[in-house]
Amino acid sequence: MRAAVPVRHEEVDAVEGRGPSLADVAALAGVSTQTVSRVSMGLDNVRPVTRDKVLAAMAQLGYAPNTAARALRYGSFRTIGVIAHRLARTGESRTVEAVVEAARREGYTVTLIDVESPSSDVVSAAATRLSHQAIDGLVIIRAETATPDTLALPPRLPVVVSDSRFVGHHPAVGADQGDGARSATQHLLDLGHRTVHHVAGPADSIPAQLRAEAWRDALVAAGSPVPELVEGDWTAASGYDAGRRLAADPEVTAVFCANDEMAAGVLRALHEAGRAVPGDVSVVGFDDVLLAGYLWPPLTTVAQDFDEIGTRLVARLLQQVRSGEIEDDADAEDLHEVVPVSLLVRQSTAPPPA
Amino acid sequence: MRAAVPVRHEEVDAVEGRGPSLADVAALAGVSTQTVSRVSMGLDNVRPVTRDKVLAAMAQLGYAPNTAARALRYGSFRTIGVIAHRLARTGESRTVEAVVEAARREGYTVTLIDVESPSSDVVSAAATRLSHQAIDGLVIIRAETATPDTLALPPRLPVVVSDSRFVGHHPAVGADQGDGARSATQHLLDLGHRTVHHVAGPADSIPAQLRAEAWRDALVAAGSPVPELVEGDWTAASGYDAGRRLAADPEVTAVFCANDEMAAGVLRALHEAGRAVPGDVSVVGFDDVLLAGYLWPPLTTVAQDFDEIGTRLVARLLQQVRSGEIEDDADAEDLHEVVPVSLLVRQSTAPPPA
DNA sequence: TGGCGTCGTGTTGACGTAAACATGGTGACC
DNA sequence: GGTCACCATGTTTACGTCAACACGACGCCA
Repeated sequence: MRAAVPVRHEEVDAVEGRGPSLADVAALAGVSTQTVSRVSMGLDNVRPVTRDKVLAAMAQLGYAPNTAARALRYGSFRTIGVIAHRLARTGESRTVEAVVEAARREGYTVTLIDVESPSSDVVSAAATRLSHQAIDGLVIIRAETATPDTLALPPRLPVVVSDSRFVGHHPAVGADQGDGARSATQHLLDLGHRTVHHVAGPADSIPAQLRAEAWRDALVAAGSPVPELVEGDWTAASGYDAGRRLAADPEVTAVFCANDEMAAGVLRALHEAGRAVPGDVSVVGFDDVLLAGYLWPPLTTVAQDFDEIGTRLVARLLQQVRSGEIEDDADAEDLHEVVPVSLLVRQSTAPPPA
Repeated sequence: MRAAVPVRHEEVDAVEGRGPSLADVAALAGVSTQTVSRVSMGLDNVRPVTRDKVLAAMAQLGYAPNTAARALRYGSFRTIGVIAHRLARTGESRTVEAVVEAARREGYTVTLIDVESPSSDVVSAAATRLSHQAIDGLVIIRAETATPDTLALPPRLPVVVSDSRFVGHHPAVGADQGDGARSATQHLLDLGHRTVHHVAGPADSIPAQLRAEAWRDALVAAGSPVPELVEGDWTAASGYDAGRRLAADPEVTAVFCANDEMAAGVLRALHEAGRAVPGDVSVVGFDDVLLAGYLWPPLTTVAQDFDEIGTRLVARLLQQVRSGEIEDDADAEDLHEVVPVSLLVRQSTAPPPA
């Protein structure tokens, strides 16, 4: 077995740095570039004989159309940008997957940026970077931090957002956070718990705020005492810390966690403290991540319809892209689509101990 | 609050369908396009007065450089394509995240395609679609199915692969599957288990094959009997099914699962069957997904260094992109980089019951 | 004072594609 | 038998950017 021999471009046919162009194919086939272009686009006003010559030349040279040139010509890349927050670390990767799939169905590709911090300036920088790449529109998934400054976006760039504080400034599609948190809390109250504790997401996160508010409202509406909430940072580790504190308090019989990762942490802490779930303490999560049904016990949680959210986000965005109209700013309230959630009752919830 | 008023392009300054170009800025600033270009690129051979005029004009028009034109000029998009398999559903999303981040550090953006099936033709189609988009290189993550036909790829496109059957055909970077499976199995044997059962991934998956082989080898080397393996499909549900069968067999005291999702399913099945973990049965996973440490009991597993893999994949790819040399084909064996894995011993493993 | 670098800026052309228009040959119809 | 329509194909041009070169003005030194 001989050593690996790199293939240099120059050795491949008569082409330098880039691949063969229409002109190369045309020269080889003995026709004009325009004819090659017609074949390449699949138009039918080319004689079969000519077409075959061209196709043969294309095959011989390994021709592939140059997207940059096409995009320059057409003014569009059929590509949308997605800004996501910690792709692998949250339930949001489901949304990303759904957006990618929905875009594919529409003939669009997705360019992805994963921001490690959801602050405005980081997101703005990412958006700028993306707009310097080739995108026709932008999807922002969960840009958090409730600081009041606006997002600096390239002008004329269609944008939709999900679960972000930019809801109200741009068209948005999101799960019904409030309804989810409310029904989770109500479910626990209905089981007979005197009150429900809450492990919340970070204070600067909009979804975390919405979930916490709805939890509080549900308790108040039921006339239940409102315990102090415990703040986490969405990670299982922070849920574990919160769980250890809650486990130490024998009064605690029901915990609603703002996401499933933190719920997993709470479960572990309760197990370690010897408190039975759901015998002594009931736990509810949010998101229905993949493993939620395989935690121990299987976790009761609020399921978001990520596919639907992704599909609608893309539909909303492409509607702007195609019409050339940009919906934005102050009056975008009725542009906020809310996708229903559903409570999945599994085995981590039960009536409180007698 | 008035109704939302869409902003049409035509109403914005003197621009039609697309955004303003160098020429528009140049006209407004009273200079040549070349001068605007120089300012746009941040070159310093422009008088401050002129530069300010240009910057003002840019701001007024909301100028953003046209990437298509730049890419056409330079022959590069500074974008790499990534083909991944079921983004949100496997540990591989960590690799994707790492690739995205590594690419960002190098000034590249990532265009993502998520294939729902890892078969050759689907991956080929995705690659073609991507190459029609604008990419300088391609990363294929876990393209499975061991059918012997080769991947039809656009010529002259640099490619690297991870955990796929195309290892050997293209430069590759992957975790040391064999070593991981071997040490997981050995760990259980060292604890005193007579043998170790295996819940494998699908038979057409290369990583699944590698893990199963190493498991078998370790048993044989230790003189332990080799039980029949149970085949899953990477999902927690399939792990649960496998776990129910294993739980019914009192001989089973140690299970090595080919990934953490299936291990979670096995854990649940064991809990339901009333078999204590790790008291009666020890369980080991593979991947160290985010929740692995918060399953009950916290899962002993093989941690892959996804960040390192992502970084090296990108480095390998860009090396080809930049040199213009494409490494491929038969002799790529020594182009296979193996990243070490580490066994994370948590609390799901213990000596067998007395 | 003349030649020569240097600096700031303008002009030309090329990247690859495809729309718009031009051309030339064929057949049909009156 | 002449006009006209139509078809396949070729030619020109523009998309936006930037490298390469051109050019004029200024200053320096001989």
